[in-house]
Amino acid sequence: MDGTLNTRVTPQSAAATHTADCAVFGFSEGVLKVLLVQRNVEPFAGHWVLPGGAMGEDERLEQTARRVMLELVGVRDLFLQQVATYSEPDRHPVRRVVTTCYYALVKPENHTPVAKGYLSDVAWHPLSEVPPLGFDHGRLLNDAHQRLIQQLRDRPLAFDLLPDRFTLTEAQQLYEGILGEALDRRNFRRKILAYDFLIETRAKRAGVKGGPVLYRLDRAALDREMRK
Amino acid sequence: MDGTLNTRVTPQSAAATHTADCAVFGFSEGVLKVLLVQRNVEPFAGHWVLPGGAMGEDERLEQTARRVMLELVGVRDLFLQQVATYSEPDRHPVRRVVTTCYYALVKPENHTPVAKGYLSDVAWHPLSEVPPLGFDHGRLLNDAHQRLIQQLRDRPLAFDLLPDRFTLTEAQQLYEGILGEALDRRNFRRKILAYDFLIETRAKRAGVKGGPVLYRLDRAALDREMRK
DNA sequence: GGTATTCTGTGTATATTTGACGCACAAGAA
DNA sequence: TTCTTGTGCGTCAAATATACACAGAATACC
Repeated sequence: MDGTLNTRVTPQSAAATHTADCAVFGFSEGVLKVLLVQRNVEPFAGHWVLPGGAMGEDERLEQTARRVMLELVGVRDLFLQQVATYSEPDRHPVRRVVTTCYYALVKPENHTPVAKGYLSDVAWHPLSEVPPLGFDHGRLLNDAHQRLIQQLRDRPLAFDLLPDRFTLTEAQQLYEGILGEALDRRNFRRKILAYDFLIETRAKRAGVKGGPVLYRLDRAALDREMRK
Repeated sequence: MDGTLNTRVTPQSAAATHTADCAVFGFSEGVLKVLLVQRNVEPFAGHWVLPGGAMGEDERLEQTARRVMLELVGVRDLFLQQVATYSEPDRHPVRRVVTTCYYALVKPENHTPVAKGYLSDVAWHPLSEVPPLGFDHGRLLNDAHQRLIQQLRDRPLAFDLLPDRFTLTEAQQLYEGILGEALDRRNFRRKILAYDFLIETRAKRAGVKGGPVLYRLDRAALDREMRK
């Protein structure tokens, strides 16, 4: 309980550093991807990990996550959800670091990640081809993915990953990429259109004459749906 | 990201104290209750709050939660689930304290909470009559309750709250208490018995001759069910 | 002691949701 | 032209959730 650090209940209140790590999901070329960064400092130099950074003096962890995403990889405006907090004393090989994991959804085409600071590289990795990660980030990523799946089953929150105009097939590929299972095309179409936040667009893709119908999002209607 | 506290990405890495707070739920007299403690030190002296304490040097937060529950209120063996982490810089009026909230399920009849340390009182409060809480614990409690509801809808995890022998009516009251809505007796009965982890007991309540059928839990079967 | 009331215990019919699946049409490739 | 790919629509069956009525047992009441 807060404010009682001076009682015998508390052995030695550990002043651990607190960081925020992000599993940033994006969708392009029909595949679900995660944004990973490669460290160029020890520990785990050369390893890929989730982007993250330490909480500042007057920051909430969520702000930390947003700041780091912006400063480190140039990504702004993300949909952020807290996943969990990890506090194993030995999860960091050098000092005590507690981390809170978030997952984020972004449109990859809106951002060009750039490696700065202690990073030697930043890249999108298909979720199916993620290399072994440093620290316990493999676990974080897995938990974040699971949470995303769970929340996606409840609410249609994945549309932040799609471009402004998209086909239903693309939306379905996205869902399949996240859930990791094949969906029936007709059922998916019925279910998604049952919501009323998709607006049919008269425009077609590129210069092509025919082709599938493009939809765009009625953001207000989606938000209404999400609040339910 | 961990281990990089010395780069410009990190403004001033704040060494906030980290605590674990618990929303401990119990069920007795047909009512869902929360275990609250009353503080006798500032800040919020005289206020009711969730029991909690600061993370120790070599502790995971979950261990902290267990230790505090044992030391402070004499409750052991709880079913613990992490809810979320709260890091608003001003959520504690005196110093920076980040807290991770857990919810716990216990059988009240197995424990007699005792106020120790900086506490002047410990008591079970019906969830419907919770006083205004100190800090932001009202929010924590609410979030914990919501998480419990959400998880209960997925898995039958509430049986940790029931005594060894119980009637289906009691189980239903428990569910209704948690979910906050009335359930149809026949449908509830059917759904619960569809699982195979309830064992009908020949014994009846107390010295009474007749009365409703008592059930006990097949823990192994329940665990099997929970893993699904 | 008798009657009223409350609680337990059971089955069935209906509406809703979900999942599987067949077929027609249009465009681009072979 | 034919074949392949992808769109768009409707049906059917299964599973699930919801609504609902009544008899026997125990208890409370008179």
